[in-house]
Amino acid sequence: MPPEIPKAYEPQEIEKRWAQSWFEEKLFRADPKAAGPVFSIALPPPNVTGSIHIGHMLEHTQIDILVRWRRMNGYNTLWLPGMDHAGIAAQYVVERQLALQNITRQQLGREEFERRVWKWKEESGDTIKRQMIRLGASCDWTRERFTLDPPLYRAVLEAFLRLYREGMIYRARYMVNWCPRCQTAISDLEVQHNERNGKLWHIRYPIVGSDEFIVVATTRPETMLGDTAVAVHPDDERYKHLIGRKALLPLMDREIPIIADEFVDREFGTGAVKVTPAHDPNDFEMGKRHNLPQIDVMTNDAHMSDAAGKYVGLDRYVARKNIVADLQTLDLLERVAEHTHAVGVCARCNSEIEPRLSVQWFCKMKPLAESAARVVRDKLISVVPENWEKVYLDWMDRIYDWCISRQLWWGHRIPIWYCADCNAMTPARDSRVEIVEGRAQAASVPEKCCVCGSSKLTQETDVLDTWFSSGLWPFSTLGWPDETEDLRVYYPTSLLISGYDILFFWDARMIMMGLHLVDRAKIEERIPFHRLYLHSIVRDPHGMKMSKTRGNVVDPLELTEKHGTDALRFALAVMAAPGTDIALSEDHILSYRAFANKIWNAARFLFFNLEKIESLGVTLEDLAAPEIRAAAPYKNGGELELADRWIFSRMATVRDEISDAFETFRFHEAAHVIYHFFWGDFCDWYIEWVKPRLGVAERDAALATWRNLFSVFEAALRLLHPFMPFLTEELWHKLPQRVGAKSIALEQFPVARPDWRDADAERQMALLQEIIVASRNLRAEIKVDPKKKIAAEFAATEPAVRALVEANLDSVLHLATLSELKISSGRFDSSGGATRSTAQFDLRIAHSEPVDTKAEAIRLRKEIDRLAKDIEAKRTRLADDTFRSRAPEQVVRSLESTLAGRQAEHQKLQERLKQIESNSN
RNA sequence: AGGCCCGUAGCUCAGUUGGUUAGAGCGCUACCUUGACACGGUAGAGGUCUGGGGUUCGAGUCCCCACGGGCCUACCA
Repeated sequence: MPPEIPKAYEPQEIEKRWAQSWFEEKLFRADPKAAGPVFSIALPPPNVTGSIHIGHMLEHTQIDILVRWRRMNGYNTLWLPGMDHAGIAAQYVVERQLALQNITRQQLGREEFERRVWKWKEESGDTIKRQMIRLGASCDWTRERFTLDPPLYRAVLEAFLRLYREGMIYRARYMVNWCPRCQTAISDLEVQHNERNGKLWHIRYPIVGSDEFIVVATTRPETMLGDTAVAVHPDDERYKHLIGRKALLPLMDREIPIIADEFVDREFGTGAVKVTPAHDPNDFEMGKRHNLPQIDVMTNDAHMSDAAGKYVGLDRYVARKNIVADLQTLDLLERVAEHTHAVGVCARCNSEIEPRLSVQWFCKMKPLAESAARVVRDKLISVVPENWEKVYLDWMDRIYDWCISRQLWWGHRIPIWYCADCNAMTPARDSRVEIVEGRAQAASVPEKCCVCGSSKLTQETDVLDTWFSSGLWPFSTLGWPDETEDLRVYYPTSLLISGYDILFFWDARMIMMGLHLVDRAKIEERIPFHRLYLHSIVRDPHGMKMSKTRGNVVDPLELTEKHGTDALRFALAVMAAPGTDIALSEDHILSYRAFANKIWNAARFLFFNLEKIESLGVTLEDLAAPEIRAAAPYKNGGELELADRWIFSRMATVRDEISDAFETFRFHEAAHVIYHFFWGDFCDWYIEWVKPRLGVAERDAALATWRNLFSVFEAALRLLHPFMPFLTEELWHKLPQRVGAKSIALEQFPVARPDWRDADAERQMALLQEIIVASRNLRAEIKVDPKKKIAAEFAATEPAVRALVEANLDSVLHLATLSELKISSGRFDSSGGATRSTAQFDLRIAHSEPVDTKAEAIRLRKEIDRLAKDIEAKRTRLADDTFRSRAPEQVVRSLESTLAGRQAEHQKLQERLKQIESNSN
């Protein structure tokens, strides 16, 4: 069997095969009736705007690691996948495609446009699903959800109408962020602020009935057409005499009042500010305070409106240019200053946002935010990394109402109807709307106006902000508003893993919505998740944010094809230290591809050698004894070998370290631990250590050796499985299997075995390793042919040390490539060969060739120097009474014993140095 | 403007309550094609933790300041 296993691990075929099999077998289907504690997690639904990117990959890797780990620990595990319709984002993608054919959505009409987006959704959704399957995400695809599907629409209706009836949702004319390209309102969170170099125009407004001017400073001269006042600070001596008088608005020849308002900053600009209530949030507020008219001088697409006088029809930037030029001509432009300021742009399409008055739907946030803040403050939801908790709470404290309506075509249409006869909205706030399952949309269409009874009803054309439906995700996907079995069992979910960039958009809103809408008595049963882990952002190798425009995006599928999913997953895990962003380069992945290859080859070695023992009459089935699964050390008759005690002890430690790390999202730590255990402890030491034993003819001894070797290997595969699901699945199936065993993913994660911890074995092994390394080191130094077995001498004053070496002589000889090791008591006097000394032993290799004494002397001096400094520092510390009295005794003790060791070593090295110096003279 | 994070080996980064000689991967040097693995093995070089001050018996780890880099939130026209 072994020869056909390729020498290098080739993941491509293997991964595809298992990915397909897991999916088809519905291996990760959750059963609410299954035993065990519940671990449930909802996939942050990817937007149907294309395909999986590396950020998704990181997120899914982290989720998958924890999900697989919990599943293997016997949890009733659900990872529910799905996708988000991503209102504005998806609509924008399709609009861009249409633009390539010079078609606008208006030309297509709403119905046809929606059809196109659905088509796009199918494609994109399929791609994403295929990719996730290929990348090994162990989610339950039988429960896949999409935010626009009927059951979820039902949840949206229920949520909207409930909030509406409660007065939490209202309609109002208000200042919103308007994207002139998308032609919709967007929420404050969807506005990005970019620093830009702009100008500050100083414009003279003539005072009516005087030849005086008042000079205002503005970054947006085109909005002056809508000015309805000029404001100054009430205590500003420069302008006090003008308060209450009128200014003549240039270009429009409109008289506007000069008002006093504390909002005005005397230090900024000229201390006089033009007030445009329809085009600036501050001016809007000021306008309300002073009862100013609101003149909207722009259209939906940011051209000048009828109210803009002779500038009507001009694009806003053209209008700006013309207005500045006209002011110049009229000698009303006092000066132009350079000015950097933050310009709001649409997060989707990058167009400059126009603050604008319009009638929109809003959701009251204060009451929701209060309880959402409380559950975090009370630790009902724990936030990791912790510093995000503060960010979250700050935001909750300063929250204001959420504009939930969008003038888009792709999304959940707001379930409100307007009456053509009486203008009333149906349903009425106090009405009860019955929603019939399966016919949610149809059933909720009212037949007549709730006020006048007219049947001339038109539905609101606006749709809901996409985050409105996302906010219901953890419970809408489980069947809410019905108290389904899934909802009962899997809600609240155990954990949310999301990027910190959507903490406010999504995480916070799920908390608010869950608390408010899920009907359960106890608050801790209404929260959407118990823990919130915010993962880092993947950046390019230079730490830059990946973006399509920068051209530095990496395609996870491409990387996967090249190096294997497991390698990429492991690389992501290793770099996923909480709270730090990840700079991903291909080199990283290569390191872990090498690791996968290492595992593969360790397996090859084991399988390859099976032949040898088969000739002993030991069969695969013998190795399949329960010990393998329980991973218990196997004794051949009496005592366990030191190396066996050691590797099992290490494994017990490693298992616990990995578990602890997973509990606290320290993926990098868990990955490091298993990496070094497998490569360092298992491959470099354990396998090499037992190699000579493998040829032993005696059946029981051979069996013991092989069983232990396989036990450790098999357990290591299970430890590795959450990180590298494909490779471990493949190798695990090559091992002897219990009948009916389907997948390593359904096997048990190694259990805690404190009884395997063996401090003696670890200490002894460490000492033997030190001896072996010292020997190799000497050999390298005197340039002995690496393959040549040579004789060495060993001296130690401690009888126990000598006994230890004696007892493990064969292994030491083998690993140090020695023909013999003469053991004696006492210590060497640093002559007669190359010597290495430590506090506990001396090792000497006789050799006639003169060693490079100069290099050796340099090395020794350096080492002696370092030791001397260290000893000095420790002596001083120990001589300090305050230290002795204040530091814990344990610290003092260990310092003392370390000092003794250092001193012994120091002395030995000095003797060696003297020796060398006298020899060379 | 406020807040957050980062600055540790040539590079990319770890370093959980402060406590022995600060770690890893890549890269580098020397030797090794040894039947698991050159995506390998063995041995080695290389940081005093951005700078300054403080708290402490003891600080990469806590506090303050400075410098450098990044991010988020913000209604100063």
